[in-house]
Amino acid sequence: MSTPTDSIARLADTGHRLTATRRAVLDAIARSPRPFTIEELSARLPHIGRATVFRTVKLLSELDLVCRLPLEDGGVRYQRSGSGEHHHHLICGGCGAVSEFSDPELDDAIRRNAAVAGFALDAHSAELYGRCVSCHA
Amino acid sequence: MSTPTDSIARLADTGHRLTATRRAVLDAIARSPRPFTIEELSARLPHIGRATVFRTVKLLSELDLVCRLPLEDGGVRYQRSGSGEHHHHLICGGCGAVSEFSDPELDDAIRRNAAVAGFALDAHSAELYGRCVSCHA
DNA sequence: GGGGGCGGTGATACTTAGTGTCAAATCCGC
DNA sequence: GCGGATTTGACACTAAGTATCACCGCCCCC
Repeated sequence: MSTPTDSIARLADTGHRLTATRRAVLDAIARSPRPFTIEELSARLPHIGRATVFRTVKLLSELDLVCRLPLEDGGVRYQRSGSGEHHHHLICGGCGAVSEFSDPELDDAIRRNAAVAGFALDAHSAELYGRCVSCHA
Repeated sequence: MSTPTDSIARLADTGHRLTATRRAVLDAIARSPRPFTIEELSARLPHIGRATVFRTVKLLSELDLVCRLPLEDGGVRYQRSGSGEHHHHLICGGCGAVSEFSDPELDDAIRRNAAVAGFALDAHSAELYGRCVSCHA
């Protein structure tokens, strides 16, 4: 799991400033036990502007420190990235839990389909929706 | 490619009424050469309320007659479904063209990952973003 | 062919997610 | 500690979609 310390290092490495505001947002994210919405995060940071929370989360998601989760119902939540690397999500419609997985075979299948269509792939997304072990039981 | 006739049959089969309004929306969709937004569609149907256009497109997407396309930039467009069956999309960031593909291996890889996690899968989405043959050349 | 009921429609207001602008505040290398 | 670039906050705005609710009209039954 990426820690606030990792995130601070990543920000610095990519030429971004380490402001008190960003530390506060990182800290609030680190304390989120589950995927959060911007409104929830913003509510926990009353002295920080809503636009700044959006900007910070967007920045973090560009650095792969936070993942944007499009939900089945059209809503959106965010979550700390567990790895900082490419992965996909299993999103539980019962409890809202999200787990990450990586699968080279899945990525290969995606690349193969792009190649067949003569398509120059530059990104892809894959989300799996259903019920986690505990919600299914 | 699903035609307005197919769509009319599908609506009737699923217990929905075939109103003049719905025919007009289907017709406007059939005439769309490329993926459209609700606002664009609505502009072409000035005598039909915006909420009705949303409702109709939502209904059609539930019947798999229209696909909702989440774009890389966060926007959304819709497109007639080419097949009425499960498929994925290749979305060109250059010209906006969308092509569909089905791949049992990709779907297998998705199911396998869900199974490994003990996850009861009920839906999934996969979008591929990049440049189509002509935009890449 | 004339009601009556239910599904469908339009108008409008609202919600949610996110962006644009711009002046003021803050950061950090020097 | 100074100065320029970055970041921030406030606020207005956009885009996508939903809620409400009275009215309309399609379809069935007689």
